[in-house]
Amino acid sequence: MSDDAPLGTFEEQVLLAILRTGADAFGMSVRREIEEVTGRAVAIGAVYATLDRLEAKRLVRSFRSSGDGRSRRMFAVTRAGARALAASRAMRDRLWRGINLLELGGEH
Amino acid sequence: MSDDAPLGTFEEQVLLAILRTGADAFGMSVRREIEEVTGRAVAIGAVYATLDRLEAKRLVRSFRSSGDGRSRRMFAVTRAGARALAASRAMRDRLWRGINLLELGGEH
DNA sequence: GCGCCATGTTCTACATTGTAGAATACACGG
DNA sequence: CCGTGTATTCTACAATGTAGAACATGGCGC
Repeated sequence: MSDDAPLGTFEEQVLLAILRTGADAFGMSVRREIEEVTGRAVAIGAVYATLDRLEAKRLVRSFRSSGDGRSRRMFAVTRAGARALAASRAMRDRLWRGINLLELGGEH
Repeated sequence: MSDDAPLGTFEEQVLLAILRTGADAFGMSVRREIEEVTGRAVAIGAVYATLDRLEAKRLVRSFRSSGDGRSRRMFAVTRAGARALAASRAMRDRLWRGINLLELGGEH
């Protein structure tokens, strides 16, 4: 379990959405954020399933919000999560280096 | 099948590896390329399975090489494939915009 | 020519990730 | 208290990712 496995596409989106919403990230807000930025509809089940898996891998951690009203399950990205994001980005940058998509010549 | 589904992590890597190796892309060379750039071992079955799926979605096309020696199954990225790559990149850039990983404060 | 080796591809089976939506919980306004 | 909007959990399944064995084929030494 020496988790060097690259992040999945959706895992990365969820991690980034948590960071984008700052200290107030919970299931529904993560969903909203991803939908706004990507323009795609996101099933709420997909979000929680991914959040659970990320927590199992210790890339996020969750806790109950204390606030006056109804308590929510809040999420934060861990250091390991931030590291995984950085690694995932670095690897992709390396793969993209030197690629020029304007070479889509005759390929139908 | 209005395929607006984002590319998977490995699908993107395979597509980029084909572009990187230019006109000479075939299964083994794609594997080699990915291993060199990412530093991770790649199972050959994973490459072909992904290549087959990308072909089914018309993001790559394949053909038998003619050459003197043994014939190979060559691959090329289609226009739709290049478009998918560009879209995938644009979406990720939008998600990353404004993120600063140096904010990994006290989160254990 | 034959057998062996290196290279390349296909196949089978399974693990992980991604998706969908129903079921459930719960505070609040009326 | 009952409906409503928000939030979470659960169940089931589809798509993607992984692993490695099996199979094919051409080059080469002998």
